[in-house]
Amino acid sequence: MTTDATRAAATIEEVAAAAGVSRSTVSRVVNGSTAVSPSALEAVRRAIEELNYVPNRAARSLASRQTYAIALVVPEDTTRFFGDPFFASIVSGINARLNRSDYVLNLFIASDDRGDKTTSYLRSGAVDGAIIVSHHTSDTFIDRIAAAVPVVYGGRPVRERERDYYVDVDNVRGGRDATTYLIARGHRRIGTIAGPLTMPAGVDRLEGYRVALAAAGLAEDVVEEGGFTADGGADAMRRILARGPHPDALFIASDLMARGALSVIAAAGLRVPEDIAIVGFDDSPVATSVTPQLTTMRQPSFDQGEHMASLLLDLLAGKHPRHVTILETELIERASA
Amino acid sequence: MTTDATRAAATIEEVAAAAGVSRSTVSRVVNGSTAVSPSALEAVRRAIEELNYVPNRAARSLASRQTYAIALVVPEDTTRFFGDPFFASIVSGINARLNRSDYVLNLFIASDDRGDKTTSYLRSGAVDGAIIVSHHTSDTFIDRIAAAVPVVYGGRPVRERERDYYVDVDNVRGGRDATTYLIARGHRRIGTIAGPLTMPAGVDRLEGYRVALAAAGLAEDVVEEGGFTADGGADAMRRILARGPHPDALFIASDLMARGALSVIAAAGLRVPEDIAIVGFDDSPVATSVTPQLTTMRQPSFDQGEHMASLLLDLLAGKHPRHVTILETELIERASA
DNA sequence: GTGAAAGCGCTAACAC
DNA sequence: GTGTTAGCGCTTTCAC
Repeated sequence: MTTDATRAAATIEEVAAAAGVSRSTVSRVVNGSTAVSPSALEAVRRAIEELNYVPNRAARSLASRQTYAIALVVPEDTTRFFGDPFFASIVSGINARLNRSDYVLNLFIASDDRGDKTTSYLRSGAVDGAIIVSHHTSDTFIDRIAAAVPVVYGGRPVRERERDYYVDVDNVRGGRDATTYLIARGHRRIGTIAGPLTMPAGVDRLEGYRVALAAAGLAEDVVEEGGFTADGGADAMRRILARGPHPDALFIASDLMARGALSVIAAAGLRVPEDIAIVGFDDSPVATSVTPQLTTMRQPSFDQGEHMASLLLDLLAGKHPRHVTILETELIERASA
Repeated sequence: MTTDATRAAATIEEVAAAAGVSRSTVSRVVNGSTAVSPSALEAVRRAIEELNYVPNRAARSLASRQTYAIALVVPEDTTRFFGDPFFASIVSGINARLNRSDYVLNLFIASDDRGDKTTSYLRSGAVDGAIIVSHHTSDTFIDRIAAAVPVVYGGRPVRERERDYYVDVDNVRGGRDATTYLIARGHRRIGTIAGPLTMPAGVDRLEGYRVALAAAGLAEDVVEEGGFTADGGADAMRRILARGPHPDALFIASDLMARGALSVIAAAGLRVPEDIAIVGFDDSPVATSVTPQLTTMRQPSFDQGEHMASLLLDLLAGKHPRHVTILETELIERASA
């Protein structure tokens, strides 16, 4: 704490006095109203500069019922949030859009506090709206947030309702295309390491895998859940190898899980793609940092973040945007399959 | 946006009416005052429950001049913030402490918006205090934040002043111990990949390296800057290999940079530790996820986060904590040196 | 173009 | 133990 910190901040009243105008005029200047004479404008600007004036946010939002802040709520623990490049892209995308607006982003890693403090914070009018990504079937506090402020979901909501707004990628199709690629390469015993089945993304990619196999008349091979983490992917891979003859190809529903699986495969003395071919999902930086580099389904996470922010901003501006936006995935061929 | 969202939130006035008491009594209940009769308490609780009442944050903080929010400001770009496990630990530590308090954490990745919007947000009374980590010599907006709210720094501030509060690890000693270890293992041509010299942590670890060499009467070998990122570490390593006979040991000032360097060394057909021994810094999850696993200086980042939060909370509570806390590092022996 | 006045929802004396 | 009152610092009609 600096000694400066104790010096009380200037108020609009003081600025008005210094500029020789009324509160209203200062407010007009601060809020960019055109109905101010050049001389008053100049006087106010100088006073603001001199007094180092910044409008008090609490007072402003109490009066205007706007905060110009939006929340990003991530119901994950800190480790997973930071460990997965997916979130980095999402945040970058959101910020990219917000930088072209007056809104600031507040980040909440919700499961760190069991959701309670975060929930009441959001319900107390601290933000104008919220973006919620990565939510699980068990995250019931989400509904309480959605009852209080406009919400945009990243990914299909767990219990989708008609009035929900969300931006998703076509996960079923992505899972299907990845698996179909493996089939086209001649593989017949194709397993999968799925994401958590408590999350729509996990469920949908698994469904895509099944759709592709069914379409080709192939039987489903091993299915293991990997929790969207590198460690989870490694564990899943160990279980797969432990159960006997391994599949000759694997669709792994995230690059991070693929990285975990890759290390287990290497440790077992098997080669990729010769012994086991692998297609990942994300095309995050992880995909090119492993050996062999991953053939993977690219999902446009940065775009998804930007879209979500745009959608929420439109909502807050009173517009009526489309409820659902689905972005496409794309297969990126590298060395793992 | 759900239809529910348009239903106006209940006010303290409505709760008071429903409970048949005055505003003050409701306020007392909400703020946990003991001076309330059991019957009134019960009535108010029921009314709050029924009306789904959450106090309006703006109104509350306007009246009380407290927000019960603190900011974590990280002047890094999103990629680096998410890519380095160091930040994950810091955030976990801060949250661990905050969960035992009434405060919520607001995260600001400051360089995404050139610092302006963030700065005025923080200066507008939106938070009661701020924790600032990873700041660079070029981050001048920091001073404007520190002039408005109590600030605790993670790491020695760039321009340290007596009144500053901060929690740091003993980086000079850490760099010295790491290098001394290499010397003790018989290495004589010891280089370093340093962190950014615009950051105290980068400067201090480099100084530690120099102190150790001087104490042993050894000449300084190659010094390259790696920017605390994996890519930066890889680039630095390439420059080192390109300049001729390579050193036989390297102190690398972060595990992430070590990971980058390791991949370049492997690609060059050299072995670790036989051809080049390496000591990293952090003991982050990266240290055990690479091959060979890193011998590294452990720094207690989670503790650092917790300490910073405690310090700030004490400050906000009007206590007078010590200005500076220095945490110790510890050498963790693994396979890379 | 400008100012006066009311009020946003709450806390915090202060009286009873 | 409880209610009344006066703000907190701003925006926003509404006159002029």
